[in-house]
Amino acid sequence: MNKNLRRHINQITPLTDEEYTFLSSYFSEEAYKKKDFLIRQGEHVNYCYFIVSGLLKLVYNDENGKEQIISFAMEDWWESDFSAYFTKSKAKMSLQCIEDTRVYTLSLKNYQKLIAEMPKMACFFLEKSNSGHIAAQNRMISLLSLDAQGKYQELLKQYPSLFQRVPKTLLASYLGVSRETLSRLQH
Amino acid sequence: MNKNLRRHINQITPLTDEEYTFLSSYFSEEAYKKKDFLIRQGEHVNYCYFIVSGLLKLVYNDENGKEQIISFAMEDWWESDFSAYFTKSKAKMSLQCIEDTRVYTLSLKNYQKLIAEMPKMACFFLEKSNSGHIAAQNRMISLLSLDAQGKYQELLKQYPSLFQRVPKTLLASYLGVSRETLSRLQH
DNA sequence: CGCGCGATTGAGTAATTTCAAATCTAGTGG
DNA sequence: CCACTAGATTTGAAATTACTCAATCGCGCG
Repeated sequence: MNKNLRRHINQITPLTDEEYTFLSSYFSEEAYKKKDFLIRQGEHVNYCYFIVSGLLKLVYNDENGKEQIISFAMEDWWESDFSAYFTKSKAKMSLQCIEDTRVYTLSLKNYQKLIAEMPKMACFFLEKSNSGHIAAQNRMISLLSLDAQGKYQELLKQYPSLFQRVPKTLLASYLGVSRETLSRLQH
Repeated sequence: MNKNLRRHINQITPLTDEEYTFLSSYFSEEAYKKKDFLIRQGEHVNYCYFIVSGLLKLVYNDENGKEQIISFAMEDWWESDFSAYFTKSKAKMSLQCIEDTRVYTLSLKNYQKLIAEMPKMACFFLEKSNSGHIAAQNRMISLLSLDAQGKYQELLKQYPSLFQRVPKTLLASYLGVSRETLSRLQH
């Protein structure tokens, strides 16, 4: 198992070698190709994922057949349809690779064992969840208070790397504007 | 100290009397009047709040002087400008009473002691944070994929009680729609 | 009674979407 | 290496949605 996950957890709570070995046994590693689905809307969600490398999109397909990008997920991020994951219900969203991607998977059972057996990890996940919540709230603020132009600038400032990695169509979907509008903003 | 908080925590992790007494000592109770501020944009955020009774709005004032409602907070909810709270920085949002409100306050120091000393409470907050994150994501989906009409219906379905308790102007701000537009939807 | 806040209505305007067509680009197989 | 194709981007014009501004209405409360 590579070192990304350990480095990532260490940023919040240092782990001993033994602890890390123990923790590792709860995860397994998987590799996916571009366009592969990790989660399909309507199916059950067995894992949450720690992303070692690559890039994914978390999308919601609305009743008009339009794809809304809820979130991009990249290196060192945790992603899943958490609602479906925690409640063992069917996914409302899909999680799909934009690039070839390597992840560590964590089943709900293992997640629960982990936080029960290692209080440190409960704190770790708590901190991650808090930042996720805060990030979602910030995104809401920009969706509510900015026009297309402003949202574009904000995204450019926050994730400049995305502009190299993904087609503009996807950025438009993330911002909640049509690709034509996005295109017209860029002069 | 009244029983709301204990009942609320018990829904997730049962507490013994001793545990609850211990925990209680970390909180203090406060009462506010309609229009009082618990948090003011630009000032430091010393507490997060458990709401015993009443109703509040968490708002962001954008650069055009418009007030965006990020969230309503009611009985049994936890609320704060969590970003400023956790990072000890200045509030980006205000938290203000819509009705007279009673809360329990929790300082950051006490929060940290609590999760360090009572692993149960780390799990409790983890679960709360997860649901907060999920709720924020659901709101994003509706902001992105629905038009004014759809957002209105959604809100009506999810929080019918709000329609009795708050002026339509505030609902409009929550939905990201002008009050005139909201008014025109209701026939 | 009259004030003030909230809700409504109308008319004109601005922003964004939709539909359609043209252009550009990167990757594939021959 | 070239031609071809699918996907991505750009552009134009019309249609739609929601916004702004302004005026009016309604109601509860002092």
